[in-house]
Amino acid sequence: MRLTTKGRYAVTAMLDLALHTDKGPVSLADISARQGISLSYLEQLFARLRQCNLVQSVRGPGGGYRLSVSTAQISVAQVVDAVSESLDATRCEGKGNCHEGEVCLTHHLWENLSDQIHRFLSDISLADLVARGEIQAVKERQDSRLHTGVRPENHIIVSEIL
Amino acid sequence: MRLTTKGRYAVTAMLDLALHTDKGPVSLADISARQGISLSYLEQLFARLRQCNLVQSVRGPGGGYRLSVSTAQISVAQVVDAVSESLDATRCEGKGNCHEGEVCLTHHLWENLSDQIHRFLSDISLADLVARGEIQAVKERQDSRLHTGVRPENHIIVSEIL
DNA sequence: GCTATATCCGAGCATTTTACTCAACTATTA
DNA sequence: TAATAGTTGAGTAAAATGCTCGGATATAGC
Repeated sequence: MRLTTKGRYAVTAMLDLALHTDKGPVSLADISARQGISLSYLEQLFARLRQCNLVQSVRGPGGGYRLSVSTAQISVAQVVDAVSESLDATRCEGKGNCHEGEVCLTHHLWENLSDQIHRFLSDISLADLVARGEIQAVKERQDSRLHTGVRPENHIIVSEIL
Repeated sequence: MRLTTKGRYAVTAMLDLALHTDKGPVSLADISARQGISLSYLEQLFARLRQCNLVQSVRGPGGGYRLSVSTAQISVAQVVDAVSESLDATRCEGKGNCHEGEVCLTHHLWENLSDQIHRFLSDISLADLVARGEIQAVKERQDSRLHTGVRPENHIIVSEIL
């Protein structure tokens, strides 16, 4: 399990998707504009997320991505794992380069720690993140903007599709 | 806070150091031989660890590195932070590229998550890792080897220095 | 059917990071 | 004085990051 800016981008994008998914599919162009991530990079990330069955795509105009399952069922760990392809190549896979089993044990120990981190992030769902106070403030601001008829830039309202 | 193989190397090396530190300074050559990490790379890692005051160096023959403080006082987070130089450059540092404060909030949220991970790893000390069952088995094997007069390869006993 | 929208898909590419080598220098011990 | 071992810096191949560009495919609305 690796934790880099790549995973951060993925979590941010998925969070954006979670916030706007109730109004129909969200296009990558929207996420790109809102989150400042390049469209092509998002395409690559979402290709992985789709392969891991975290999101579903809707092609054509008004299309985009939606979550495959509810926000409560998607953990941060799943998102990070989806884009990091951690082969976790422990350099002592049965080979003889582990002197007296010592190296293997240290690696084992690290995997142990890695598992703990993984379990920790598995307990945090997108729903948990969305439920936070800061994000709620944004959501409400967006809702009120919808009520007054003002539409967010670069965001096509596709509620008529649903 | 980033979590890559670099941090993994650092934790592994520090763990090796923690296991052998009671017998005097541990040379990087020893760690290199035991853990299969190149000497030059270890030098770079320990330069950082020294700057962060996690280890102290002893120059000259029989020298090496020892922990600056006890294993209970060094957390995994400290070790990872020492080598990852996470500038954590949030791309919206007061600049105007955050549309309507929304991007900033998402970044804020990620930092929030990042803090949680950091706090989690801060609670795991080297002593905690050493106390694990698997590593205890290695320690005891090494201890018994010392009792029978057999010395680990590449490891100079410097107990007379202490 | 045509067009605009959007996902898909692959190639390529500049930059950074990783993990390492090599070389020289300094401090310390015996 | 010789051997050890940290210290420093330069360089480097390979990988990962974070994109661009070009095109293909699917679909909604006209």
